[in-house]
Amino acid sequence: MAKQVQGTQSFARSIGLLQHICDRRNPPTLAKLLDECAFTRPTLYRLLNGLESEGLIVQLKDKSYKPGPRLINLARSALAKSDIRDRARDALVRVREQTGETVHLAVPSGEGLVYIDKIESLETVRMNSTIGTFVPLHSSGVGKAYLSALPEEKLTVFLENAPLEPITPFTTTDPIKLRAQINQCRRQGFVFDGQENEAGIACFGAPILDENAQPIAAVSVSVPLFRLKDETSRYSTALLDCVRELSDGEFQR
Amino acid sequence: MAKQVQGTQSFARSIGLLQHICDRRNPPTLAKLLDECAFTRPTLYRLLNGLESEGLIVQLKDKSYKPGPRLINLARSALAKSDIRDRARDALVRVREQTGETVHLAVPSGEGLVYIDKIESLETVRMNSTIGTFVPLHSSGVGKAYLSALPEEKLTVFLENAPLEPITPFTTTDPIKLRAQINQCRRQGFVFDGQENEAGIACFGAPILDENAQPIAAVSVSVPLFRLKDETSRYSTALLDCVRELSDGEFQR
DNA sequence: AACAATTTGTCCATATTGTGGAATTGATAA
DNA sequence: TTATCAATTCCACAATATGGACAAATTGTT
Repeated sequence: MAKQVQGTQSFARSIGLLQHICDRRNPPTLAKLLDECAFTRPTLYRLLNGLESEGLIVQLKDKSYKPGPRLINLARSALAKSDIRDRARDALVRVREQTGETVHLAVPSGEGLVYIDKIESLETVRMNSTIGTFVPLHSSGVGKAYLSALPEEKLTVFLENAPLEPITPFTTTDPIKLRAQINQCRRQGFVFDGQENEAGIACFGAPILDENAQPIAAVSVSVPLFRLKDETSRYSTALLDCVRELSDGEFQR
Repeated sequence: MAKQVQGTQSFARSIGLLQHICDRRNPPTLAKLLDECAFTRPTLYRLLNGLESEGLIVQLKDKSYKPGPRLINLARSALAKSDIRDRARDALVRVREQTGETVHLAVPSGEGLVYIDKIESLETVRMNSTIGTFVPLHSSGVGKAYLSALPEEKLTVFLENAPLEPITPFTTTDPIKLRAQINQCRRQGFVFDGQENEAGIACFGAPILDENAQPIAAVSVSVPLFRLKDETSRYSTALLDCVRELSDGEFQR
């Protein structure tokens, strides 16, 4: 992980435990966590209490724990303070109008990206369906787009070290092939993702750059395979217009 | 705050700092936080680093800190695992259809409630506008509804200790008056909130009870004053139908 | 460009906090 | 009621966080 300045180990453990509880499909009990987490009983007990008394987890009647509502409150602040989200909104809506398909905005978080906005076809009602979803760098449209805008050095480090786990049967797990896709993205400005992150879904992704040409976010258009048009320029043009507008400085390409 | 089992003080401090950063209007720098937070420089520095290396905050180019995208990822888990949210959804939509007004669902968090779902008029486009918002118990429709379903003993403790800060000029800050409103809510099953939490907005709130008649959530209908109908039964009936359906066990009233 | 001022980042001895084995309490089932 | 299993508490000890003082970096000024 990141630097770690000494003096934050116990905090990191608590957050790790929180993440574990969030990642589990079902709320775990202390006993289950004891198996899964390499903590001793009293330590785990105290960590859970710390998380609970902060409202980050809540204990159910069966003594199991699930993520608490305070997380939703904190996340609201994070969304509200995301300037790229505000800035991008109109442009994203335009992409949706031009393509008719779902548009995502993602920013880097940890080893991957997190969707912070989604514009989808008007029929869909359920909110938040994917905002907050974590996506790997190597398997998603936004991820590969982000990678393609990274300085050569960082990209090399990534390609040499990342596990490139298969997310679907179509995920690119070969660093050489991934590199080729990224190079292509660098030439044409956008990347194609054919069911690599989700079966049945193709994706077009492009990065948003800051004034130093560093990637700060990425946009994608997701298309169900059966609806995918032959002329992909329909998608890529809208996408490129969007990221050009949102990127600072001259866009040399 | 809650119990605190010893062994979690440093964690609580980190989360307190995170909350402070989330609550600030603008991203603070280390220097500003040093003024505001009663931490020494090295401590603050380490706490910030701990938060940052976990992705809970991110450092901007001007060295200031704002909430990070990982919070959004964690909150997604929390929303996804909220069974009351799933269970309530259809009923909430029905209330919106019957009243034409915005409907909120809130669950307890810390000293108040947090909105975990919102159904609003179809015209409104912007998502997430209020999901995640914290509301005090004494000034909101959902808050007073929740209070009204609390066991007498807990309610007394609350009324004796809570500061009852004015949120708007209309907020009820007198415990006696608040008690009267709550008693009325106990009789009729819902509570009225006239601009007490937000100027220009009236609210009808009602609690959702579990099988032991304990409140687990609350629903409200928010109506802009200028649109408020004279016959309030229009709102209360829809609301009462909704919470009856969502509450377990017999609803003695 | 050099200097000053302000802010961020680091070190290390020390005090505080968290740790975990073991005992206790509480809950559930027989 | 008793047995059984899990949750909770205790306390001496070890590991971690603390903060005064210092160093480095960044920014603004002449």
